[in-house]
Amino acid sequence: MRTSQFPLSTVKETPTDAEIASHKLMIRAGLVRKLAAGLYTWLPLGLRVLRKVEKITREEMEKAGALELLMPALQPAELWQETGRWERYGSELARLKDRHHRDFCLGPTHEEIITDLARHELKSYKQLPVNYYQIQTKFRDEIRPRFGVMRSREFIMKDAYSFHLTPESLQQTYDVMFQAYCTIFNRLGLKFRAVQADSGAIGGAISHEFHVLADSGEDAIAFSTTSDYAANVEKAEAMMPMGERAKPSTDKQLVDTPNQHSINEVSKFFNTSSKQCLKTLIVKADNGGVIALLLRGDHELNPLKAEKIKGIASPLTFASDAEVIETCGCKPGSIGIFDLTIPMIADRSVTLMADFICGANQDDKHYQHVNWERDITLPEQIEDLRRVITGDLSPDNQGKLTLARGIEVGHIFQLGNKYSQAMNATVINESGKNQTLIMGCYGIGISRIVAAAIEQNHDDKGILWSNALAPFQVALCPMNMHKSVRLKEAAEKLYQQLINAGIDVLFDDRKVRAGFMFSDMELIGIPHRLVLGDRGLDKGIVEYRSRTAIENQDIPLEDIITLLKNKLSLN
RNA sequence: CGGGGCGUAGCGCAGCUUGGUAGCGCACUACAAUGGGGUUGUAGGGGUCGGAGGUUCAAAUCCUCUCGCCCCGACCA
Repeated sequence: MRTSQFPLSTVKETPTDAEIASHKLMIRAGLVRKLAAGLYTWLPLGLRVLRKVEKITREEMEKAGALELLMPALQPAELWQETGRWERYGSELARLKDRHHRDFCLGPTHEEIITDLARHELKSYKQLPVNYYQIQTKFRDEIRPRFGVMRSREFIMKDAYSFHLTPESLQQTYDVMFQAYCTIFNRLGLKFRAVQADSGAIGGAISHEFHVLADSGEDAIAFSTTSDYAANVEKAEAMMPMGERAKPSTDKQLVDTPNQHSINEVSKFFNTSSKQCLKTLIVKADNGGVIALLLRGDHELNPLKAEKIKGIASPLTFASDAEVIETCGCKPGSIGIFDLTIPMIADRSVTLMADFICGANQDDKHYQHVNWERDITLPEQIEDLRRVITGDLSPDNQGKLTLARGIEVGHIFQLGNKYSQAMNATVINESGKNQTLIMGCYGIGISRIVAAAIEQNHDDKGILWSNALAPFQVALCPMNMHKSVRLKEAAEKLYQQLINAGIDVLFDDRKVRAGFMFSDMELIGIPHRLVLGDRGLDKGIVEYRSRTAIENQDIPLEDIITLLKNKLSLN
């Protein structure tokens, strides 16, 4: 490709609304342009990268035995009503009506559609197992789209759905997909980590996420320093702490704490650490009442864990101030555990607290030196309620947890019969009886990967593409070609040789100065650069530089194709 | 959904307080010089000032409504 026929849309200025490196660079390098909040046009340069991600994904899915199909983005409400997700999915589901006033949605995912297909097309156990996949546009009306294509309202996803007769068969395909995902992310040149995950809105039991490690990631992942345990923080279990509860030291005491409400304020007021404070959160119960959740002051509630506990309303909802006053006798900020008539659930770490501080259920009063058993019995229900923090015991009892940020680029689930049962998708088994299908589903955020790759690989000059992802593998930059017929001929010849060698080359045949050319090529991240000039021609050499190198290498013209083929593993 | 901010040329912004008919940088076009790290000069084109309504002799500027975009929040307990 020639730059004269492939306009680069690079810009010098950093867009003000872009916060993270990948978003800024995708705009600056001319990969995408914003149409509206969370909606992006892929320019020719960006699309080349997107297609490369698709290609690698497709190749590995085929190798793993999956079959490509293509389902509609526009989907009838009836199918979503069958599984109950028409209501449950909430306002993230983009709904619309057709001209006959029938309800439709733009698919955020395709479980309903594929299950409908399966119940019509799959009749016998002999057709199993089968794994269908597609690469297609998804729609999610995000609360807050941000970070460019990282969290957008319309995006490209690879989604696969497998159907099985037995859990063992599902496990087998799940393992194959797990491996395929690792291969894909390795081929893409990404530093990633597979972690145990919560299955969220999609549902199911076993689930893993694949995270590209980056500080700007929206997810927190926890992993053990000594074992291969890794989990999304949402999922990571906070273990029962070791050790025994300390003995009480001083008698319980009621203290005036005017205007001291937050844990921070209270712990400062008592000149102690937040660990010595008990946090009492009032949340709604599923029967219309409220429930008190007890946490150590320095710990944060994990809503996902809480809403799974029997009796607690899902999604987790905090009680209103009015409800707090009615049930606790005080405003939020002074809630405690004494004289409460509502159910209490304590986090595991709370059981070890001693001589702690808690609200007194009277405005602007707290108790200090509170102790379990001596002053009040420990709640009967002890649960894992909190988010893990760095230094927590790893749930596999090996080492301690560290937290890191990640960008979720893949997620695989064992769905079981959640959708097949709701939609009555069955096959005839060996005994001639109907048997409900067992399902798995496997997603990769194709467009998000492009952003994630940049997030992980860039410098102050621009993007650093891997050979696999680069929109062009080699940039051919002639110096002042318009002034030298000899140079023009040599450049054209080299260009042809590169094409013939099967190399993706971008020939910068613009009449621009060297620095301008170089800056553009570096910004858009072409991994290999060739500079051809009259001086070099005299010596029969071309200058080669890798995007990550600081210095040029002089390479004899006749050797350059071989060198590049080696660099690109094209032999 | 709640709070805050911003909409002026393709992009980034100034002008608004104190109303007088729109400007800067980048980009773009032409010409010239330059010619191995975003070079320089000269000339030029391009704007319903987000939209609607109002006040006024006069509105980018003041008022009302509206649309869009961005950020923050949804853990004071």
